[in-house]
Amino acid sequence: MTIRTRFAPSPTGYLHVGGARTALFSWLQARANGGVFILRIEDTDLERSTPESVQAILEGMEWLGLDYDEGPFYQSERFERYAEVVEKLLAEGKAYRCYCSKGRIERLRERQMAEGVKPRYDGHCREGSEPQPGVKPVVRFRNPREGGVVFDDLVRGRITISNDELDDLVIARPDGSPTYNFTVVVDDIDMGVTQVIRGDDHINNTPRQINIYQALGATPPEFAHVPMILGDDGARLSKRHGAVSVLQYREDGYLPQALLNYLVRLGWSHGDREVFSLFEMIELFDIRDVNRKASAFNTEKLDWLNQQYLKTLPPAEVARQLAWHFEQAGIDPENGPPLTDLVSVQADRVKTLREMLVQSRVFYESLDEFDAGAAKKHLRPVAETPLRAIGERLAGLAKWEPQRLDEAVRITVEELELGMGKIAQPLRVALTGTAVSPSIDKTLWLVGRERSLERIRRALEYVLVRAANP
RNA sequence: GCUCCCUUCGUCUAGCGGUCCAGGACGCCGCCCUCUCAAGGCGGAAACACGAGUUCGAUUCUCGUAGGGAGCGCCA
Repeated sequence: MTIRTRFAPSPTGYLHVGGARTALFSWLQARANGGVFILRIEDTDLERSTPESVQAILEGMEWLGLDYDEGPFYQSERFERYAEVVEKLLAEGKAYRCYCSKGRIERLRERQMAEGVKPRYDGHCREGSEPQPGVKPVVRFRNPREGGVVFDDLVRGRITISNDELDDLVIARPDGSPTYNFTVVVDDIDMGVTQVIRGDDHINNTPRQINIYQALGATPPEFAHVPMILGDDGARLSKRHGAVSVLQYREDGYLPQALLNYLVRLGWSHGDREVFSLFEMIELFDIRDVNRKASAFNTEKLDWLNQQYLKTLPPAEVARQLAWHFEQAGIDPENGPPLTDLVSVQADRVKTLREMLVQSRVFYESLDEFDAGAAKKHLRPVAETPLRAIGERLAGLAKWEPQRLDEAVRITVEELELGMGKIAQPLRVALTGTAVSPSIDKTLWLVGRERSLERIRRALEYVLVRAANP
C-alpha cells in the first residue's frame, strides 16, 4: 500500500521550527517510501485563521523545499462534507444533539474539579433530551462507555486509555461548524492518509479520534507522535526565544539545507553522523527511529552546521542565496567582485549569510572612514614606508589575482625587512577600514585593483596628516 | 486534581544484558598553525535522576519515587 502522510497546520501564525520539523518528518516518511505527501490547512477556526498565516506557511514550506504532492486543501472549503458526515452519525445514532447551556457545562466542570475528578461532559443529553426553545444545540459524538482504546504509536510504542476517561465531545457547534477532532478524522479518511505524523500534544486526542474512525466504519491510520522542540533554555518555544519563525531563519542568514539538517537531527540520528544531504536523509530516515524525548533547540550547533554548508555547498549555490540578502539590503553585487569569489573567500569565516553580507559591504560600497581604534593602532607614521612601497608594487602588477598579490606582499616584506604584520595590518586598515578581514592577498583581490590603489593613497594621506598633527 | 507521556555529558545524541571506569557532535578550556579574524590540527574537562527488584551480570528489562511535559474547550 502506498504510504500517504500529511502536514496539517492551522494558519494562526507563522510556520515555526517545531511545525517545520513535523512537516519535515512527514515529508521524509513519504519520500523515503515512495509515498505521497499532502498539505492541508486546518482553518476551521474562522476567528483566528488569517490569509497572512497561510501565506507564511506556504512560503516557509517553499523556502525549505518541502514540496507536496496533493493540496493545499482548506478545511474551510469542506464544511458541506463535514455537515454530511455529522448527519450520517446523527441518523445512525452515533451522535446526538445536546441542549445543555454553556453555563451548565461550566458549573459541571467546576464541581468535578473540586471533587478531584477529571472534568468531562456527564452525558446529560445522551439518552435523548427535549429541544429547548431558543437554544441551538451542539452535536456530540456518542463515545463508547465500555472498554478502551489501544494503539501502537510508531514512536511511542503501545498507548492504552480507558473509554471512561473520555467523554462525548462536541463535533459540531450551534452554527453547524465542525470541530477539530472531528474534521481531522473525516479528512484523513477522505484523503486516504495512512500515517499521521504530528506533535505529541495530540497524543491525548488520538483515542477519541480512533473512536470516531470506528464509528465511521474506517480503519484508523498509523500514528506517530513526535516530541516538541524546546527553546535554548529548555522552556517551551515562544516568541521571546528570538527566531522561531522559519522565515526568520532565512532573514538571519541560514541556509535551508542547514536548517533542515539541524532539524532532522533533533530527535533523530544515524550513528555518529551529523551531516546529511536531503538525499541521504531520504535514504536513511525512518519515523520509527525518532526519539521520544523533547529536545532543546541549540542555535550554536545550527551555526556550526550552517557554516559547514557554507563551506561545502557549491559556491554558485551559496552565491544564489547570498544574492537574496544583497537584494534585501539594497546592495548591488555588480559594484564588486563576483559573489562566487566572495563566497569562496568568506565561507569559512562566517556563520551566516547575513554575517557574510555585513563583513563584505566594504567590497561593494565606498569606504567612508577608518575604524578609530584600528587607525590609531596601525595607521601611524611608521606605516608610511610600507604603504608607499606596497602601493607602488601593486600598481605595477600585470595580473590582479591572489597568487600575484601574495607574492607582491611577501616581496615587499622581504625588501623592507619587516614582519608580515607590519605591512599587512596597515594595508588591511587602508583597504577595509578595520583590523579584521580575510588574508591580505584575498582582501586585495576582493577589493579590486582600482579601489585598492585608491584606498592605499587615501590611507597614506591620512598617515601624513596625522604625522603633521600629532 | 485526574489521565497520558518523558528522563545518558551544559545541548543534540550513540547504546537495543556483558564489547561501557559509557562513544560521537556542538559549545567550553589548553596547545599548535598564523598578516588580523576565522578555519584547520592535536589534547582536555564534562553524563547513565534516585530506589527497589529480575539476572551470574544492568545504562540497557520490571516496578516504585522524584523531576519534567502534554491533555482534560462549542482552539487546533
